[in-house]
Amino acid sequence: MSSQKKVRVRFAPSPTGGLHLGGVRTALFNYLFARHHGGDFILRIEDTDQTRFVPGAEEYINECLNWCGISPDESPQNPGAYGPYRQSERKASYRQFAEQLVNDGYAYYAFDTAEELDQQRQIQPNFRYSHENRLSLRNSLSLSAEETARLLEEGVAHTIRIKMPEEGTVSFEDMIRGRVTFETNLVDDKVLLKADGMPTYHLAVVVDDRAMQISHIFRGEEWLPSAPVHILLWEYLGWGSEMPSWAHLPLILKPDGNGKLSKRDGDRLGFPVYAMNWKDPKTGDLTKGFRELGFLPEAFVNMLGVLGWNDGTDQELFSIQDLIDKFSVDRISKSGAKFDFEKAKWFNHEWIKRLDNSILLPQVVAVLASNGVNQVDEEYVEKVLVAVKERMTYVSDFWEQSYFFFQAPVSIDVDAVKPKWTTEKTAFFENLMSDFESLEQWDSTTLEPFFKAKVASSGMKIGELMMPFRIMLVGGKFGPDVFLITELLGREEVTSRIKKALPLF
RNA sequence: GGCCCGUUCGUCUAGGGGUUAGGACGCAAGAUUUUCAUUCUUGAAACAGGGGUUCGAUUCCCCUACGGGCUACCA
Repeated sequence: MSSQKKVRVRFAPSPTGGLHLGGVRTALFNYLFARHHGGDFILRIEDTDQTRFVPGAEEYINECLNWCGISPDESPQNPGAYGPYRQSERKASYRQFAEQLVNDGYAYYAFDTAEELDQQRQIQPNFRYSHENRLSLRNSLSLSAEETARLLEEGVAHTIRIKMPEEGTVSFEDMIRGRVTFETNLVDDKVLLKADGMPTYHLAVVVDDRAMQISHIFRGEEWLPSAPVHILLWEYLGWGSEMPSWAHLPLILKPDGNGKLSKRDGDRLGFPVYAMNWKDPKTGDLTKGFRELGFLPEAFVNMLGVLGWNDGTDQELFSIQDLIDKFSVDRISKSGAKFDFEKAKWFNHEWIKRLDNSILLPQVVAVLASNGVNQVDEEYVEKVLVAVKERMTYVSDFWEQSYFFFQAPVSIDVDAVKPKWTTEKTAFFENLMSDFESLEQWDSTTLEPFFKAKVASSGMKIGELMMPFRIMLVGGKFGPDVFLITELLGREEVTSRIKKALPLF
């Protein structure tokens, strides 16, 4: 890599539906690297696989990235050259490069059908299309030039395959792993251009990354085994000197057992694996997302950013800007990380506590609206938010933690109070209601001593009356400080709730 | 099977030739909160194994084991 070269990275999802943790993290690391170096971050869409393509998935991906605050650049200064690339829109160019490779002797036409090859694999479980057997298969290497020309002219379906060298090694410097070396004779002759004229990933990424002037590639470790094919392609196409730097990110693994985290694990283990809800338009299946569960994008990005990366200190909480400022490739770990949902929740809890109320408020108002509480006084909601925010793990917890601030409790935990109830207590609360009327100040610092003094003069114990009071106000043994609740609810509402609850005991 | 990558508390990780191997999540105990949660304090908890190299290895090298990835006309 020359230091003069502008940093430009890309995220290349395939629009097959959903965007899982690994995908978002790949996007994030690309983004962080680009921003850290003042470079570009652009999108490339792998949409030529018709069998897996799902309508709406591209919009979904964009929305996810936008929610995370890592939207790709539009590159308005030169959209033709650097804008979002779509494989489907660049079909012609791939064929041209594939044919160039054939002409230069780096690739060849192969006429074997998929069925024939499947059959071969049945017979030989370890079948690979490679230098060992390519002369005995039907391709432009084994066939005469005339025969090949005839088949091509007749329009016989064919693929173009890379001709891997029989000897030698391909090695490259991975930014995370250091030097990685492969024996070329052990890599098979990958298909570059499919019979339907569409490129495979191998050809398409290389051609597009060159066209997009990509300087650094961050992708999942699952791509490591095909790196030699890509590197050879850069060289065979004559672009060796422009080749980007590579980084293969460690995988995100299942929390239990082994293997890559997959969509199914979410259903099985009870947590989301997608950034946002994804509804498959074909099957109608809904896969849950972190956003809808009540995760803050700040927490989500923070959690992903430190899964496989750290800044070398004990810091765990990073804003996206912190992440950008401190990001460095050599602090990315080499080994896969099991995803820990408990820790993810902790990140969200911390971010709810530290995020400014002005950011939380609209989200919390939305939570209220989805529970049928509209027309709220934002100032009041903010006070409630301050009272309950440290008790929330998800934004959506706001309702569960605070519904009694917005509506009288639907059920009252009578059993917790009734067995020990006395007429003395009834008298106390009736008395309390009338005393409330004459109270000049209505805030928790006044209410608490006032209440306690009244209890003292009644001769009863504070604990005997505090819990019933709480239960009358919120319906059960939970919630923030009872005098804070009393203050926020206001004199009228408190009196009304006592009045309503008293006959139940 | 072959190839490639990896291996520090249960999990995410820091560290790095001589350390009481540090932090965080989770877990346990205690304190605070006359509720529940929060918060605070404390605690239990790790260098996969075997060979080298070395005065000394968890750290460097090799082997083994284990884990993961890939091995499609998917990405």
